[in-house]
Amino acid sequence: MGRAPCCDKANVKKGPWSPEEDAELKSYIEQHGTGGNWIALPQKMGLKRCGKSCRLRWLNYLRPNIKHGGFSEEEDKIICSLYISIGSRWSIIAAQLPGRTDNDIKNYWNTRLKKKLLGKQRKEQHARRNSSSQTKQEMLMRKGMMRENINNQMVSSSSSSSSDHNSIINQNPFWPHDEQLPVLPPIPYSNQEPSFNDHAYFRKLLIKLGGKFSDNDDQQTNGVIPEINNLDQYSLDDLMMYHQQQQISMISAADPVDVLNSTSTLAETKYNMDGNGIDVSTLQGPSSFEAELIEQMMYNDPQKLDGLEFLCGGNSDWGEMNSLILPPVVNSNYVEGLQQGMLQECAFDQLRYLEP
DNA sequence: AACCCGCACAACCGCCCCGGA
DNA sequence: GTCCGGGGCGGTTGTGCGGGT
Repeated sequence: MGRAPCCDKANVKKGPWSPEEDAELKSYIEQHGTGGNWIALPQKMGLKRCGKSCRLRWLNYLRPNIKHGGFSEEEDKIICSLYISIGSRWSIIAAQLPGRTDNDIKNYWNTRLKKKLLGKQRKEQHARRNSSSQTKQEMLMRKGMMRENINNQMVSSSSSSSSDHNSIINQNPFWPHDEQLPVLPPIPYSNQEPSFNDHAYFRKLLIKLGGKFSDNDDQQTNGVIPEINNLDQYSLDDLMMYHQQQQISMISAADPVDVLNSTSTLAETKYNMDGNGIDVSTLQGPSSFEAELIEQMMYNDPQKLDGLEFLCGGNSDWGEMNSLILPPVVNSNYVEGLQQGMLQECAFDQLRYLEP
């Protein structure tokens, strides 16, 4: 049984908004506000539009201070960084770009930015293939950095002890056995337990952080990202806070290479963090963009994927892979950390190309 | 000039979350 | 505690436009 429609579809107009409709809606909202009920709004003002459509039109076009087009390099970087870190949470990304809407950013990403990044990545691949400058030593160094990044990104759930991690590694046939246990980064302060699927929470958090990516805005820490070393002491709120601080530091860094080297972001804190072990049903595979990055990495620099075969090893069904490779005690963060570690490295490589 | 194709973006759809009854 | 409806979100589709053939 389907859900009841929010409006009478037969009696509402669809398609592009006319200037008259725009003017009518804008004028009504400016005079009366939305009344807290978008569904009722078009009826009140006698507009033959779905309430949701009115909401979208207002939010994306009619409300004041909306910017369209003309994304700056800085905005590109912010979008890329946040996409890498939190994925396609367009509303959260939009919250960091004043005057931009989630729809705008989403379109911009899908139509231009994604292609821009992949195009440049391909060029670089081509250049690398034609160049013999990359020595085996360099490759090994990169591999080492990669593993270090991954180690830094590991996080334990409150219920998983270090022996759990050993058990995870032992149970996972793909986990590189010569690796040490993940270093669990400690987090500075504590607060209540948020839901990581809670966009409103995340948005509040971002606003709390000043809504800008700037060193000066980080009042809570006076611009200093604290070191962490005892994860269990900290709540998810703390993890999120830490993550955001990392983001601030990352985005405001002058040199994207420094960004890459300085960030062991807690990407694993992005969502699905329930602290009670893995929830396979909520695990997301890589987006097609991420999948393409993985594919390119396999082609271009397979050593990067050493130990991470499960991310791409011949099995195209992500859900199926998860069920095969994940022991039940593994927190989803653990896996996402792995995914993020690799994707971040690859994507930060690409971020460099955005430098003028 | 006509047609085709790709791109950009506006708008819609369907799902999920959350708050109130 | 459950149900319901509205709000919000991300993914997808539709459409117009411009450039190329």
